Amino acid sequence: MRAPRQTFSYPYPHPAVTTDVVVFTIHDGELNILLVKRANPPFAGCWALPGGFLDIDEDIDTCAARELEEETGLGGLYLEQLYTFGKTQRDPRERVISIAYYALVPLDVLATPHAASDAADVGWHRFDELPTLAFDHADIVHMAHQRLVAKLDYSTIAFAFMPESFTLSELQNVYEILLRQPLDKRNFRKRILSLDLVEETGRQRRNGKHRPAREYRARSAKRVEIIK
Amino acid sequence: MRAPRQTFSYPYPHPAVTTDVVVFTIHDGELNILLVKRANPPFAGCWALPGGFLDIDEDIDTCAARELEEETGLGGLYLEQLYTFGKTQRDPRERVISIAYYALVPLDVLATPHAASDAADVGWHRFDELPTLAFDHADIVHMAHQRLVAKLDYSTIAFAFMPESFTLSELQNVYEILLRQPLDKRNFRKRILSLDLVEETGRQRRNGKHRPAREYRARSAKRVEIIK
DNA sequence: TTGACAATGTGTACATTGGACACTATGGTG
DNA sequence: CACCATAGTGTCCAATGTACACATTGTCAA
Repeated sequence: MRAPRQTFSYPYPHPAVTTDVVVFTIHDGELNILLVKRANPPFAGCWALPGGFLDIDEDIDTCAARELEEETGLGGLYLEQLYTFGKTQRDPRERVISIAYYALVPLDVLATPHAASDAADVGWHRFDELPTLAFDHADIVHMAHQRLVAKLDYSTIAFAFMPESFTLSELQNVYEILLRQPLDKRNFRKRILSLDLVEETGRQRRNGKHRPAREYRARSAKRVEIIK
Repeated sequence: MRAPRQTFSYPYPHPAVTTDVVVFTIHDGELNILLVKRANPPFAGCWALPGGFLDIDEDIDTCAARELEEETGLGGLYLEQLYTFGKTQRDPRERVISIAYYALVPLDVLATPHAASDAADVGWHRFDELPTLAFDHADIVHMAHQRLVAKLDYSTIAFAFMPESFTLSELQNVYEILLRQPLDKRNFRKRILSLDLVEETGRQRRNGKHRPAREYRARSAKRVEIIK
């Protein structure tokens, strides 16, 4: 909630600063992102990224985490600054600089979005079938996806999608969804195991009427590392 | 130059927004960056990155390019957004968000810095012996260097340091300086040539009392590409 | 003119990595 | 106990990366 009637004056014009967050998760084998339907102009009724204005005494990362938590009710997610967007005409009201972030929600977390006061609706959307987005948010989403896919190759970022414990098939499935291509099971397991990124929990996972799978956990959970 | 007496008012407090640029070049076999000595508080007399306030109707990239040109007199340099820094206490005067960029100046370009009006001095500093920097500029420099070195591996960014034409030894030298390690000449040449990134100009370069070197140019000059 | 100098330019052998590929193991279920 | 569905496993070949040494060429000075 922002302050009441009062004004803040500066000897030079200042832009407004917001953070916007691209929240990724995987539902039913598909990559999804969280969108908010705008209640007010500009772009009223249009879908947009969750985000909002930076409080004047709030760190940027904190602002993004706060927006994220307000929309999803979730904290402790992987959150990384992406890029800062600031074309002069990107917001028709005033000059707005948007510091974009992206976040990853683990598979098992039931993230039920909460519509904020200025939102008419909020929900998950399949990445492949996104509606038209407000402002330059399509550019932001595009860059976030590129960054995410690039990071699969040289970091442990995929673990940010995983629950505390998981099977190698589940992990492979996440890679396949993000890379949009099937991977060879043996090569995948060879690579993951040789990188020493996971350890067995010792338990098994019984999923259906078939052989149970070994359960693993990330060796450095909650820490995205650069590899190779 | 910013406007005179007049004030700009907003219903909510707005931070100030600046761009700061880490300008890299190579002189005498050493990596150097451009610093400005501050004439005014805060940090008066302290070295800082060149940069300045974003004009309200100016794109962010344009602002960074303008600051860069004001300090070096150079245009058309490679310039890339790095990260946005905005800790609440990073500037003691008011809340300042700094959108950091980095730029690369080719070897042959005689970049003679011009002290701006608010600078007491300006000049190149060896990256290995940087003075204490104002604000959080040491963090910015550190991140810029990391990004630069990382990009050597998977992009053609090194060519942004090269003149229009160059020898393979000169190119190898740039890699060695940035990576801080000697490279094998045959392997280096094999890799560069097999990637098909350069072509011979047909001319030769006579440098000293020894065999002349073939001159090459980048096949896609002025375009940093992602490779592999 | 020729010999010393200083940097250019070139190829091979080995180790490592990455990719293709098919069958057995195990628990659930009817 | 037979069938089903997914888990789990190893080898061969290709491509890539790395270590390594000597002949070539123009300059310069004796």
